[in-house]
Amino acid sequence: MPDPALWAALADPHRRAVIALLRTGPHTVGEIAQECELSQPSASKHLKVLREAGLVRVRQEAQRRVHTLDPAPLAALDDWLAPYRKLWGESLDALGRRLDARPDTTEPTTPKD
Amino acid sequence: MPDPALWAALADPHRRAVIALLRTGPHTVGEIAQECELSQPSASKHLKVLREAGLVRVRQEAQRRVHTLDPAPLAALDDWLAPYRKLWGESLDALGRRLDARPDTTEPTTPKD
DNA sequence: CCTTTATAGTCCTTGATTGGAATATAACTG
DNA sequence: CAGTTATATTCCAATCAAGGACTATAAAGG
Repeated sequence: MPDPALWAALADPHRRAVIALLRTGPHTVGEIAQECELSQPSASKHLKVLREAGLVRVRQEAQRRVHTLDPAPLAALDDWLAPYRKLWGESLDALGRRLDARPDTTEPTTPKD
Repeated sequence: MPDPALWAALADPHRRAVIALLRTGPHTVGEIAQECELSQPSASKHLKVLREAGLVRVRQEAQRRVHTLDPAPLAALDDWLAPYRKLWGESLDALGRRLDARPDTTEPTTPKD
């Protein structure tokens, strides 16, 4: 049951790049902009979205704003994934059976011969 | 490294509802529309997005199109999550230390007295 | 064939998102 | 206080996603 804002935040590839970068440790806005090849305003805006999704925390150090990743929302995503996980895990055979029942994606029901 | 289309597909709450429904088994477009409170055209369109993201397979039965969930892309999402998982898992203490170093989110560096 | 049922596609409008450019703010420095 | 550095915000144009209404297609049935 992740916050809808989390999904929206992760929908953008730039933002995913940002949190991937933050996985390596805290970074300032400037560093993030440079590493992710974003303009400074763009970086600021994306970070705002990430902050509002709870993915990122900010701490002020002099004029800089150091951003750190907060993985809690990702844990929520992990929970969301849980019920699906069993579909490709243990009972992969059951799924296989379901999918194998499909004659073809685009053909009519009748066999092709 | 999930397909960008996967993130986009999951970003919509209606589509998440659809795949949650499909977790319970195959469904026709009409059923999906009704259960998820979508108009028929809307359901068709959302299903198209899910299909293009590889999350859903379709099989034709007479005039109906029976949709089944394909969890493979979700497994990719699971993989994507892997490097983050350690952040709230084992070394949760290390993260705690990082976050505790933060004086406050909005205050200046100098103590308030 | 004509009709019914089930679904897909098109057109249009609307609201949200994104990026760029320029500006504003805020904190340190001399 | 003036200047500099770091970041945020605002404004704007362009693109995009989503819903509604309508139409089109496709299969089945009489």
